[in-house]
Amino acid sequence: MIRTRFAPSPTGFLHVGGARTALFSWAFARRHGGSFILRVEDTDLARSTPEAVQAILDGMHWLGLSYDEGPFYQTQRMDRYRTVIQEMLAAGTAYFCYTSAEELAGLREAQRAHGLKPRYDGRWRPEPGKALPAPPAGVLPVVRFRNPTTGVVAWDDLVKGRIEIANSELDDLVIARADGTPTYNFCVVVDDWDMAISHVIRGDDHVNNTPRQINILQALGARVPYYAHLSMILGSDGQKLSKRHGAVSVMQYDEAGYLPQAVVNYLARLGWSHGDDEVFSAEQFCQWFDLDHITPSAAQFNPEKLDWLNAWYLKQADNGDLAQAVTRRLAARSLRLGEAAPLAEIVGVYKERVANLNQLTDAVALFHGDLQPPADLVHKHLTARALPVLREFTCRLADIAWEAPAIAGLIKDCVARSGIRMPELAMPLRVLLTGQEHTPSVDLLLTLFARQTALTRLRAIDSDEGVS
RNA sequence: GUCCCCAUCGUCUAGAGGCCUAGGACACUACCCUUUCACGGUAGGUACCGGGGUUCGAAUCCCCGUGGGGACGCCA
Repeated sequence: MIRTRFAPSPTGFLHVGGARTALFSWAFARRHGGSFILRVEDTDLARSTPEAVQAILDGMHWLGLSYDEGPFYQTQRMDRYRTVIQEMLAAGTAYFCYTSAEELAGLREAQRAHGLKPRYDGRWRPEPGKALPAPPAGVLPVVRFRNPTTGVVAWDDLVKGRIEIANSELDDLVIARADGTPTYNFCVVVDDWDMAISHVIRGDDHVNNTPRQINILQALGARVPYYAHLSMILGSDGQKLSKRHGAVSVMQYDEAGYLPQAVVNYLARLGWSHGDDEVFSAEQFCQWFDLDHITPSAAQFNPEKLDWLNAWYLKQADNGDLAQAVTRRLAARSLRLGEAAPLAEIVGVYKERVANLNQLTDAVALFHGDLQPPADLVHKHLTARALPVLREFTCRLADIAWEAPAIAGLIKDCVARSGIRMPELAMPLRVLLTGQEHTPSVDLLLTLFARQTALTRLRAIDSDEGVS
């Protein structure tokens, strides 16, 4: 039975790195008909917040990452951790250490000064025939894991291959603080054990924790899971993502007008590949996903490619769905489209030419309310040659069939009769109708307006406003 | 400092000894389409970090450099 987990600590929002880790764990479980478990690692009381928990839940929901078990909270499992620590103390795989934090700091400093790796020196570690100092009065001890001192701990990482680390590189890590609360590496081990996690898929900043966790697992007599360490995602400038450097919440992509399908597709493709396939659904991803095709090297985030994917999904999207999404965004701007404007049609035309939902909303907003075309554009396009043709066109527009072919016919006829070139009529029409030079073809554009609205905007040439 | 990891176009990647005069995608350039701008289509340029091995043959395996990253907490 395949069981994976996503184990964020709720100290901030769900950023792209975490999202991809969650996505891969989720997909692996789905691929194999296993279970995906959400576990909140909130043992750092000072930094964990309910808001952050909610932000992570929101992010996962938006991406469509559903979990089968959980969310479990480590703060609710304290009794279990205490029990295991007592058992380890009794079994001799853990011991009390009375070294103060200040002493430890001094020790590390001295080791660094000598070019050594900072580590605990084992002064309170019980050994056969070794005389331990008397516990100092009034000092609350921490509990340390009695790590093996010889041999190597090794595992076949499903992404990086075999990794071996000498136990001589490891020290006896603290598994319970002086106040009795358990620490991260210990909680992870107990949880992965209790939750029967078969595959630990996580960021490669945990590679260094893995040998410690394996040693504890083995001391506990627990089965060691498979590990797959994913390399990190770098910012678009190649720098590490951090709070002050581009580590944006996935929900900010929602705000920026990205479709979750596009973000999932993009993230899936970042560090994983299936031959030359670039565009695929989450369902397809789950069928294809495997650990064999994960890149071991770090990947740089590429906003242009995300934009391209988003534009692609926008083109595929159902007009009704897009209309709903745009309506919500319009409401957020306190705008409501006039009754006459055919929203689904507008969206259907404009989805071909925008990169995100916000741009689509901008486009739809063009059809709303009063329009004041920019004076420079008016000056540029409403030439003396164009004005009479424009008047004739507007006049005849009132009576013809309100459909693109008829409108196109009228445009061509006006152009032919007047002898001006097509753009000389088309450009001022664009400016008058939308205030912009770049629009869909004018005949199609006109059909996106209610006839009355179009006429009103075109007749503005004969009012003083906006016409030079 | 010590330990660990990584290294193919600008970017994401294909590649598991011959199929590679290295493929795809984003981006870029040119052209086509066009009532403007997009979309779309076609074409093009750009990469195996360096040096040693192993082998008939290496982008692929090994070693050494170099460069980048990570870890070394009573944080997670």
